[in-house]
Amino acid sequence: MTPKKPTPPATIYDVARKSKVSIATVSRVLNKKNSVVTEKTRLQVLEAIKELNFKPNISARRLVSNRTNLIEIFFHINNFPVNFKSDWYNGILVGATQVIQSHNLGLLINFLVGIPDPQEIVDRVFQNNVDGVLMISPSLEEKHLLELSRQSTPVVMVGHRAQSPDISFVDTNNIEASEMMVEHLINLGHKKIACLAGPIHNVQNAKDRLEGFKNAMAKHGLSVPKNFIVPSDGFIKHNGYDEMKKLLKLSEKPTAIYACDDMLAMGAWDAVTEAGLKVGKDISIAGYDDIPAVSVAPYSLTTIRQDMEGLSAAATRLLISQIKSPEGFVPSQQYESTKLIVRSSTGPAPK
Amino acid sequence: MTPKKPTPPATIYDVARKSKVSIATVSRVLNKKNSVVTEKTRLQVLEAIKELNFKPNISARRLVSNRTNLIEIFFHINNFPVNFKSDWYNGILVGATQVIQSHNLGLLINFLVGIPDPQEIVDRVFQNNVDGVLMISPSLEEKHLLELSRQSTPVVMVGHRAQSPDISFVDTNNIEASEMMVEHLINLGHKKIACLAGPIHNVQNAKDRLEGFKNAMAKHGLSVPKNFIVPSDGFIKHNGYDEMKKLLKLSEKPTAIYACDDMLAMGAWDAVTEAGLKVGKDISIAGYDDIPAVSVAPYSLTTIRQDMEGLSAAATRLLISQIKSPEGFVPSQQYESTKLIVRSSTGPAPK
DNA sequence: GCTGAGGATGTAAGCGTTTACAAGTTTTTG
DNA sequence: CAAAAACTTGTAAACGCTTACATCCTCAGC
Repeated sequence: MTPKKPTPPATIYDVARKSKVSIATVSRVLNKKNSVVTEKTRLQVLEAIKELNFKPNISARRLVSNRTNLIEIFFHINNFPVNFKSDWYNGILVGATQVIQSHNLGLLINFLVGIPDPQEIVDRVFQNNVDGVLMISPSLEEKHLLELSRQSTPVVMVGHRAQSPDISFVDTNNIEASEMMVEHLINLGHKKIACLAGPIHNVQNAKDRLEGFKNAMAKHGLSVPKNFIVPSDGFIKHNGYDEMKKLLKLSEKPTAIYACDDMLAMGAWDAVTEAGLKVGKDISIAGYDDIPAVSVAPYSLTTIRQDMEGLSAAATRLLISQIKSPEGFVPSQQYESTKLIVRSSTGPAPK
Repeated sequence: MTPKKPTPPATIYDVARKSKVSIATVSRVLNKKNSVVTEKTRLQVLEAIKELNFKPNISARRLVSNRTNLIEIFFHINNFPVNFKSDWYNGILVGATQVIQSHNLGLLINFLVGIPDPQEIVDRVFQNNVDGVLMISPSLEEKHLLELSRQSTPVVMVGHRAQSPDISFVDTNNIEASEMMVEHLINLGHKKIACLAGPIHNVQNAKDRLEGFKNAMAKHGLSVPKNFIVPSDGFIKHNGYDEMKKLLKLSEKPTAIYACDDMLAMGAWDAVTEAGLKVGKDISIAGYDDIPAVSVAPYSLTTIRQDMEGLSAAATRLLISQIKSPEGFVPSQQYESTKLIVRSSTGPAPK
């Protein structure tokens, strides 16, 4: 079928020959915006380019310019596909793509699944000579991030923050958002609030959300019994379910649950319902993320919404500015705002 | 902060100098698997590479090898974000990524949103000199697809089929799957079956599903009144809702609905419920796609499941084999299997 | 009409690799 | 032990482009 035409693609030499100019001139009409070339010659060259269907070889350009015009995005997922949140990742991807395309760059996508050797990650990052890296990783350790940012390739973390001031990131302020949410519960009269905290041992977001919880409780002079802070291995629905069951067995039960992730909240919801209690009335539940599932039946969850697309776009713009900044870039850490979405899962504390 | 070290990256020359061999030898230890180099020299070179932290410049490699080892995936979305089905696209992305990573290739991702000028699409496709292209487009016209496949870059369509035998694709067999679904309805005793057909004017999948519907009806000698075939502009929930409302107003109502897409089915479901009828009892509804939303409350939809990850992986493998095939490749068209998922939305035809 | 300035064009080097071919070294063989 | 065979290594060209520098024109100014 369709025998491939073995004609090798036209090069700049072919164009030069055909339009009777030198390759330098061809290159100039290709690259220089404000014409340094006679209009007549320019047209000749353009004509030849069209006739020969010439497309510049991008690898050659990249070699000589020492820029690939490529950005690579890394999705690091510990537990695939359990931790793969389509909507969250898609938001990031779409936000990044839009900015990247408007700058005429290319986007390479890379999934790091499981818990790969950190050195392997570092190697993978530099394997493609990309101009910059967007890193989405809930649990890459600080030192490896530092290792990345030490190289001359800018790296921006998206949706996760780092402690070190040398690491650029764009994230929401998980601490503040959590405080806001917990204050919402407190304002409803709740005093006995438990926190489904998720993987606080290795995920910064989880740590921060718990911190926000503690801050708000302390600020309002509320004490938190030890067993009201419930970590779990992941942000997984059955974690929320299991832990909620345990909470319901306590003699002194909480009247409200702050779940640091919507999946945990949904699990908790199921456990509460199963126990014959009504969410939002007998027990209030709040979540975090506003994934699509929590706004449709049977759920109607009060939660925190982050604009992932916007956040990702901001991160990408930051990355691009760092790439363009000629004499080394300065790490930059940005927080995007969040929104408290109130639905029927939170209500006044029962008397 | 972190002043960038301006040391330029080490080249193969630096390594050669340091290990006191020629660049050719360095290149050999880099590339040849079955050692053509003395073990002693090899170790020397490896040592120098490590000390200098040398990483081969991939642009140079690409230039000389005339291969980028890059594959580009195009998501063509007419109506963004309405037509952007996260799960469907993610399935494709994940399937492709897995195969690509296992082959040590890179994946560029590109969104074509709106209805871009077809010529622009063609240009975009060839702009990055990638080795192959995965194309996801519901509505790119045949002639432009042909234009793409005419170039020496292999293109494989994913999840959509083409008529021309010159265009490679991997898809499910929409016609057969539809037949299977409609026969399921017929076996339940339904005779008056309407089809929410979606955008049959410009989307091949929609055309095919309608064809499957017609085939099955004809095969069982059932006639289809003209107004039982209901096209719409898109596979959008409110299309299903609106059209279902109209169907419910007919004097001769259908007892079953075959919606060619889950979104249409969900919309129809809402309309039916709103009219005080019970889905699966008073009216049966079947969908297509098995998106996550149709398996949780309030929906429980009989539908067709396609394994998008598997399909995409198959497409990627096909693409890679075409890339590797030395003397031109042969277009190949593959159909992956589907599954009929029966839930409570379909039941026996009412008497 | 000549000089010189400034703009248009050409020449050639260089970007960092791979690889054909040549040259040199070691091993095998009779 | 010499010649042939088999390895190992080095030299240099090539991939297709950008760009510094050199050269050549054109035309203004006198």
